[in-house]
Formats: sequence, C-alpha cells, structure tokens
Amino acid sequence: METSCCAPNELTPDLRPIEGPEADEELAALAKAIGHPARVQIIRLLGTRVSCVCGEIVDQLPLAQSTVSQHLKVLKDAGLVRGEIDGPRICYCLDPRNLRRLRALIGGL
Amino acid sequence: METSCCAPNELTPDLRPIEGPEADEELAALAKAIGHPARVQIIRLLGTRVSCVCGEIVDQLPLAQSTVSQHLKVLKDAGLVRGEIDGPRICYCLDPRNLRRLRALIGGL
DNA sequence: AAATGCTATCGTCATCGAGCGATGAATGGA
DNA sequence: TCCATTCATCGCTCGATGACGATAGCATTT
Repeated sequence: METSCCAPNELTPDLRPIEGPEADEELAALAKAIGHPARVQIIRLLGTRVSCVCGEIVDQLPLAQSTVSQHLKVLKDAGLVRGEIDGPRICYCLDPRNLRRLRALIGGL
Repeated sequence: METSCCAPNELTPDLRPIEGPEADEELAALAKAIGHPARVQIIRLLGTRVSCVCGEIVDQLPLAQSTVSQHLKVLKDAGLVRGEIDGPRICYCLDPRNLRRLRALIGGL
C-alpha cells in the first residue's frame, strides 16, 4: 500500500536540558555516531530520499553489506535512524526528533 | 600584559561547501572529536571562561593530567581548540571559526 | 646554575572500532 | 514445500582509542 514507513514526525517540544552532565553524555554519543564518513553519507542518503531506503544504501557505499549493516546499527542505537520491517526488507529513515536534538546540543556549544 | 591569548576572532565568511565528499570527511572528523564526554566538558569549560583556561581543566575533570592533555590534543588536531604558549603555561581557547563550521555542517543534515 | 611548575610525550595495557567473509533467520514467491 | 532474497549476526584480524604513571622539555624564579 506504499504507506510511508516512517513515523509521523511528531512535533512535541523537546524539554530536555541542553547542558549539564546528561546533555554532555548525550551530545558525545550522538556526535560519536556521526563521527565516521560512511555514517555521514548514510544520513545524507536518508535525507535526500523521499521514501525511506533499505538496502540501496549498500549499493551507494563502497563497503560490504555486513559493514553497512554495522554502521546502520550504530546509527540506530544512537537514535538517529529508525528501521521498520517492510516485508522482506527493512526500511530505514532518519529520526527527525533526535536530529533536531543534535542540532540543539551543538548549537548550545 | 594580560592580552587575551586568543586570536582576534576573524569574521571572514566561510566559503567551504556544506556537502559532498570533503564535507562528509570534515563533519565526521569534527563530530568524532566531540564524541567523548570529557571533550564535550572541555569545550563547555572553554566556552564559559571569559579568559582562556590552561591547566584548570585538569582540576575540573576527574582525569589524570596526561589524559586531559591527550583530549586537548584531539580537539586541537580537529581544529576546535587552539593553544598558545603563555609564559610557563599554555592557554587554550575555542576556535570559533571551526565551531561555526561544525554548526553549519550539522545544520546541513 | 639550580630548582620549581606546567605540559607534552612515551610506554603500556585493555578495550573498542572498522572491515570482511561466512553463516543464520525471516519473508515472499515459485 | 523449497528456493531466492534481504538483512543481521558471528568470528576474526588489525589498527585506533582511552586511561594511567613516569619521564622529558621548557620557562620562570630563586
């Protein structure tokens, strides 16, 4: 049915503090997840695609499938990317909430 | 003579592209440098201090002096921090230019 | 000249990260 | 039911990272 596989992009305000020990940990974790060129590329890919991508990412990167899967796991664990099962494949998309969170934290520096 | 040890904060516009392979590498490198809680704390410290700090950083962090020095080196290599010799000690300060650069790159995601 | 104080660097160790091929689990189609 | 496709996970190697104590370099002060 071609429903967008990505969540409805909730717009509730983010009340988490922008500094303090927890914010430091959070920022470090998010930044660490982006701290690799391949993962930056993945995020860019997911940003440009209107629909969410699945294994096309593997085709776009000069890396083995297992390696790309690892990078996706890192991004998913950091909360920057979500993956939803779509039949035999898995549909990845950005998590706009945590991306905004990252921008806010970086902006607070 | 208590001259501020930090450079004059030049305001020339940043013409570097915000996306593409080079930008990906650059963003990854900058993010990687921030990808550790201690380094986030260091950046925050340097941001709040009016004057540039030197070894006070060691006092503020629960880490050995050599470890802090290592983290400072990482931040310096990434271009986020500058260190200038000030007599017997070394004065560290943020590099506002590359901090802005980081914000721009993150904003471009 | 010698001593002190501040940082950087070195050596070491444990852990993590990145990369790959091979294997395994789950789904959809033949 | 069996096969093909898709993705995750395992096992492995190797280099990078984080942490520390100890040591060396350098400027100021005595």
